[in-house]
Amino acid sequence: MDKYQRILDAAISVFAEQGFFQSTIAQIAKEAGVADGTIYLYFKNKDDILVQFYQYKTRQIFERFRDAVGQPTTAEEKLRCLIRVHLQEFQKDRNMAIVYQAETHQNRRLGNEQIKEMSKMYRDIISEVVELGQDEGTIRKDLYMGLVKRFINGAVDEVINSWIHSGGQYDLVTMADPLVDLFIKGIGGSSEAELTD
Amino acid sequence: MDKYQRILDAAISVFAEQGFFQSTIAQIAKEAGVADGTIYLYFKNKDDILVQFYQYKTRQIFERFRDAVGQPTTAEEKLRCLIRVHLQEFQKDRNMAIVYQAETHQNRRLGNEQIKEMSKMYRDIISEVVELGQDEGTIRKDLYMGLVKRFINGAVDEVINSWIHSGGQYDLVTMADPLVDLFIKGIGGSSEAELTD
Amino acid sequence: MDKYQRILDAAISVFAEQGFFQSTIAQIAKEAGVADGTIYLYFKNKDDILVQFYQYKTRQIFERFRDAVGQPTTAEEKLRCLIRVHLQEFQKDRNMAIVYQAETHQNRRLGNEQIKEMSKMYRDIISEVVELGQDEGTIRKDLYMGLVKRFINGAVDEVINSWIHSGGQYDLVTMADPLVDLFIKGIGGSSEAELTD
Amino acid sequence: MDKYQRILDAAISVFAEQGFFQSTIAQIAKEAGVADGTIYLYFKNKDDILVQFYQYKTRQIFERFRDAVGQPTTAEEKLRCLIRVHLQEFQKDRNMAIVYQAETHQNRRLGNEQIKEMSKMYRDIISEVVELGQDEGTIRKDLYMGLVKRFINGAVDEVINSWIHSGGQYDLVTMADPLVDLFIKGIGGSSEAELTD
DNA sequence: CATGAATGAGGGTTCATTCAT
DNA sequence: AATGAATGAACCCTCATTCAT
Repeated sequence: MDKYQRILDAAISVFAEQGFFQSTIAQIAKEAGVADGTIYLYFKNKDDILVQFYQYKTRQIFERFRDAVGQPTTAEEKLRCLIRVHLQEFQKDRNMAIVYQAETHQNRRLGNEQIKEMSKMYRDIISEVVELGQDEGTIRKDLYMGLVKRFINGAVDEVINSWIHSGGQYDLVTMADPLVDLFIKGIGGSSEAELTD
Repeated sequence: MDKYQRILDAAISVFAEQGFFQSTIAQIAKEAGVADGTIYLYFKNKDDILVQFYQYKTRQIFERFRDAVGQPTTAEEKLRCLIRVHLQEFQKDRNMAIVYQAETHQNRRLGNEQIKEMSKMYRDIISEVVELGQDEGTIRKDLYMGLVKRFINGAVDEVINSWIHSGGQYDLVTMADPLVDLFIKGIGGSSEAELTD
Repeated sequence: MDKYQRILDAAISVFAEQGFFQSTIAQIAKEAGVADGTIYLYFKNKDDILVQFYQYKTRQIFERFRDAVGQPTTAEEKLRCLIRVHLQEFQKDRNMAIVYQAETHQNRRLGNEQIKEMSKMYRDIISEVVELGQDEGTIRKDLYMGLVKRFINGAVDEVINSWIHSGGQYDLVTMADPLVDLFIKGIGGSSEAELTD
Repeated sequence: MDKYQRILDAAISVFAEQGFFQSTIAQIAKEAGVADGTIYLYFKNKDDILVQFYQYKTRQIFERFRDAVGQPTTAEEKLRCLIRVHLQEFQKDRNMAIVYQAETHQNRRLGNEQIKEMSKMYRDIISEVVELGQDEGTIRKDLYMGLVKRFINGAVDEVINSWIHSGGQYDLVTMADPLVDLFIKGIGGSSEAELTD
């Protein structure tokens, strides 16, 4: 593998293990099997590693999200597919998941703009899908879109978080269908219950 | 005000502004209007400030959550009340909200156990409410409880996060009712809704 | 006991346990059962405690040394008595012994003058005794007095040191007679001794 | 010179000047002509400098002591040689002498074990020599060996101490022969001496 | 390109000393 | 006289970054 990738992977691994601030360049260099100074041939500084992680590594994931919603035709299928791919990708690369979740919930940080943009991109996808559903008639129209986006984004994030904190011991992807079910139908009583209303 | 409180408030304020690791004892001391050394009369070390923040400051909030679900009788009202109080408290103390959100999503950190326990407590409340609703017949029985807890917890968290990142410019509490509505009914179109559109 | 003594004793005890620099005013205050600030009513500063220790506590011991050599008449008996009292006094107050031995062998220290003066006083006593012996004809005349003083002083010190490092587990005073024997006769074999063996 | 040596020498020089606890890393670094941080490339921490001083610098001296007693054949010559080399080595490196004397007489200190072991090694040499003398018939058999070792060790130490405190102004090695003379013959009047007087 | 020894600014922490009560 | 909370200077140590090889 090329040295840039080796360093980036090593860094994410170390960040995942210890958190960004508690990780040292020396640790990353050792993990990557290069000298400390070598890292500065590929990255401007320590912060830049995180920035580039966002720029290159997660950008590719969001392309897969785009693909995911591109294939199905109905809104529900698009949403289901998005979430399945989301969980798949994060399950596939646990270190990335850890670093992404941790850094995304930091507030004042470098690469802040990167992260905001990335989250926005994700929520834009959700918006599109939801709007499609509203056009289809499969999704309610009396929704505050800003809230719906957070609602879905947050729930998925927390499911991933739990999986991370559990040590990644169960299959994350199996959560996709039940989760979409909750998004669509909520936890409220079934149609019989509604009929009695 | 009590010096302990002054320091704790100052620390949370500084942590909220810059993040735990980028905050210095000197900054906290200055913000609190005390000497650097004074902090060590009240806290064992820098980490201990965060630990005590969790132990004393947020514990009180969770007691309010308990109160919140104790008053209403129906599950839906309990849930609504819980979320309203949750948003209220976090809106009331924005610094606390920022630090809480940031640290809760860190993985490897001191006070890890504190935080896990706190999150668990919150999700236990949700479990109880949901189970009550299932007994009432107002909440579906075909739910995977572990998932429902994350679903609600995550969505609320993300709503708070968004509010924080927006700079706290809108009224967070108004989100409570629409959010509960989403939890209960989901985003799926009900037949009437579709007809009326 | 008066507070001055309590503090001085506590300080010597703490110094003996941890060494001067690793001892804190707080520890001494706690040991003495007084507040930190109280110490400064009796002592100018931390260093002053050591200085006063030399001035008051050990000065009294050296008066006993004077007494010891004053009573016997022959040089050998004076020497024997001096050393016996020396070992007795140091055995009686082990903390004093530890602090005295440690600080005496420091070079650059406050109270330097105090210590030098004290050691000189001790060696002056030895000089007097040895000179008396030379007059008596019981001690050789072909001696370099400066060396003899160190010879005796050093040997006694090291015997005390060993006792300290052993944890003070044996009776130090029993060393007095064999030690004086070595001073007087040396380790060399006398012809009689060889014949009798 | 090797940077490790430069730092070690600088440290011993500063320790000799000010004592271990009053010396700062900054002073040592300045004396060695390196940056503060550089010291930590060669030593684990401040304490470690002292430990390594004992491990490397003084160990070599004790090898010379071994050589010194190895060459002569009679006990007296061995003892004379040991003490001459001892004084020589300490005279040659005054800073080493100061630090060694000071730290050896501390009680509660790091590297305690190192120091105890070193002192024991020295006294073991003395034991061997004395026992040889007893076999030869040149040294009395009615000796308590534990005391003899302290007697010799302490006297030599104090001679060195005096020389240090005098500012190293006279030739220390000339003390060797008179000192051995005292060890062997003691200060007591010999029968011939008494007769001639 | 790669190295890793060297740097030195910066931060957490300690603790002798003071002083208002 | 006695207290002990408060102070802040000082120090050890870390570690991101540089640069000569």
